[in-house]
Amino acid sequence: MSAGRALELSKQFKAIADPNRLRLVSLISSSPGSEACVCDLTEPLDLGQPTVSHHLKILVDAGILHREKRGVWAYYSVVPGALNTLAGVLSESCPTPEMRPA
Amino acid sequence: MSAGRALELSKQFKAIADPNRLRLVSLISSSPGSEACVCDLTEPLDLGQPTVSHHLKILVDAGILHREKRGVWAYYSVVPGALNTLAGVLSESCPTPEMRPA
DNA sequence: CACCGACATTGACAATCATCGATATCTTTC
DNA sequence: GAAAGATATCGATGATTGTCAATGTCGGTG
Repeated sequence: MSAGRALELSKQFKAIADPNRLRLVSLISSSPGSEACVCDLTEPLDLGQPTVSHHLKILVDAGILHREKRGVWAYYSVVPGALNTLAGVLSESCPTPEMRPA
Repeated sequence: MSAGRALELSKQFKAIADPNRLRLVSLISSSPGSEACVCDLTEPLDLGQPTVSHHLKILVDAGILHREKRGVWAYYSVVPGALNTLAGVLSESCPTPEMRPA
């Protein structure tokens, strides 16, 4: 793996390598319509609204979440394929991927 | 996802959310025998030996790498299943997992 | 237009982190 | 047992990060 590719991937991994951001992604993906607005996310995380907005921005900047403003609310959803790419990187380095013990 | 589970997972994600540690895991898994010692890893990463040892310790503490001392050398290998678990967590939050548009 | 609610941004602070130089530990060899 | 080499640990430092309080911005409402 090249240094450039590693840096690129590390930015996305850093984005999800936080307990509150992991919960944000989980909450959003399991929400009705697979989307949620900020006001739905502050209470279950027990964090202030600015902090949640900050975490969401990090996830959007990393290309993991999508932000859509509808009226007064901002709806966040998981970008299709973003997490699959990261999951694929991890699977590549797994032992016994397509190997069988005879 | 519970706060405890998120914290637990974030520790493993933090461990790999570093460009040099991503390259370490990649280098080790693609090495002959799927293992490598520190002296094989310092040069391709262009880092000092203490720094590489430090990163390896973080990966071992996170349960991602396994350390085995043989003689003077310390051989590191990827723990089977560790990365698959993380990959599974990411896949769970992916849109269109077992969903098909009619 | 004045107000209110949802959200974003800013500034600050404590905590964590990545890196390095110096040094310690342990194993093999002579 | 002294020397050499591989690796781990320690201490320090500059950079990044997570959180919050305060404030700014923008859309909807009366």
